[in-house]
Amino acid sequence: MFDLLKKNIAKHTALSDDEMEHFCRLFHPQTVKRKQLLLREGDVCKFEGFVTSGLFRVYHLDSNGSEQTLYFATESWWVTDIDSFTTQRPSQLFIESLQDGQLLMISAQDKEYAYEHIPKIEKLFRVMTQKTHAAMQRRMIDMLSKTADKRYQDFTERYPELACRLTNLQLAAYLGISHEFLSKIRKKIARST
Amino acid sequence: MFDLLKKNIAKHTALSDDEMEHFCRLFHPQTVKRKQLLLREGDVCKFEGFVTSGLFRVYHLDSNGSEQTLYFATESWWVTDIDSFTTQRPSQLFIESLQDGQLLMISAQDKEYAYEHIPKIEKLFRVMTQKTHAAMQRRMIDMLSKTADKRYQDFTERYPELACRLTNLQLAAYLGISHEFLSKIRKKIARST
DNA sequence: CGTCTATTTGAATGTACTCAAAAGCGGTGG
DNA sequence: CCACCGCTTTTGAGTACATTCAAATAGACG
Repeated sequence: MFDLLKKNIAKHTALSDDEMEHFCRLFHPQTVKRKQLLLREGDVCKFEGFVTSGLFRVYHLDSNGSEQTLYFATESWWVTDIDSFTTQRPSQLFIESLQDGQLLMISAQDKEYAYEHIPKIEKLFRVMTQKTHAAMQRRMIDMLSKTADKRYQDFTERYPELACRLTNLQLAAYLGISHEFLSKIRKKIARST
Repeated sequence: MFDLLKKNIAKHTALSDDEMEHFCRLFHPQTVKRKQLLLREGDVCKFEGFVTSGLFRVYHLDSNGSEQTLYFATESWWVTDIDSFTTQRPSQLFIESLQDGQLLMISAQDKEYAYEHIPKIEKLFRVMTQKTHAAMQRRMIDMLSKTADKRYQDFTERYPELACRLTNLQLAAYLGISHEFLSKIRKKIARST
């Protein structure tokens, strides 16, 4: 469980064994059930989580009652509302567990402690946030230029193992389309193969 | 000119006078003309720029020849292709100057030097990237849920001074719509007021 | 003045949404 | 074992949002 975390950290920045141990001791395991909300709109986000099993979605609920999914997080992904977590102001987002699962959680205080006492942790999260942001820029370009059809095909090709764990409703909220229309896209693609 | 930079840095992280001087000495002024390209697709992005005057746009050009604008950068904004700059791999983006202007530029090497020799600089860019990323998440939610109409109105309300410096073509590439449709939106809004 | 670029307009078309209804598909309890 | 429940998916009709293409109009600048 911590092995997965250590492997993930090592992918972004080299830490000494001491630094790694020191940092990892700040995380606490938490098991969650399907449909459990880790965060709801209006709450201050108190945690950053590293997913060791399960599947989560981070989404916004607008005034019409429809949902926009910012991202999914599965094994070895990080999950938090970065805005609320860093500012400690009320969140605009929900975080829901879609399956029974497990996370390693760190609190805002402990992360602040890590920033101050383990210098490389600044670098770690600087690098991770840069990568996440670059990925978001690519997704924005896709949103600006591609039809739902193409975005769906790209998603299923890039994340096949994730796509098959999602319902139409969940995937539609990520693609920014209605689930009915997603159903029609699937039908069209199935016909043409 | 450097005052603007120092003020901007101070907004994100407290640096000592020494650290501030040390860091700012790594920047070099560069003047640019209207329509000048700072970066083109395929190039490796060698700089990160702090805009002291002028206006820039960072955009992608797709295979149909249409443009998607990731963001505009005006006075006190930072401009780079964060992906290409950090990985030193070829860029997918263009950066164009829309007016005569001036930037303070730092090279990848000098920034790396700063990360290694001025610890607070890690924190500075960690914090800045987090804020930029949070803003991008909000824009993504808008893209996923709002019509072009609403996105246009939100943009002009939030960035009135920027909106009036852009052509329809430039703004449309940011909103993800055709410039003809943007023209129709403007007309509709003008009629209804 | 002519040239170049930006904007507007209209018609036809394509993309995606809403609403309503039907069909499919696990579970769970009787 | 089957009937029923809740949830997901599919389907169709009608509508709204947005694009493409072509042409006309308007501004800016040397």
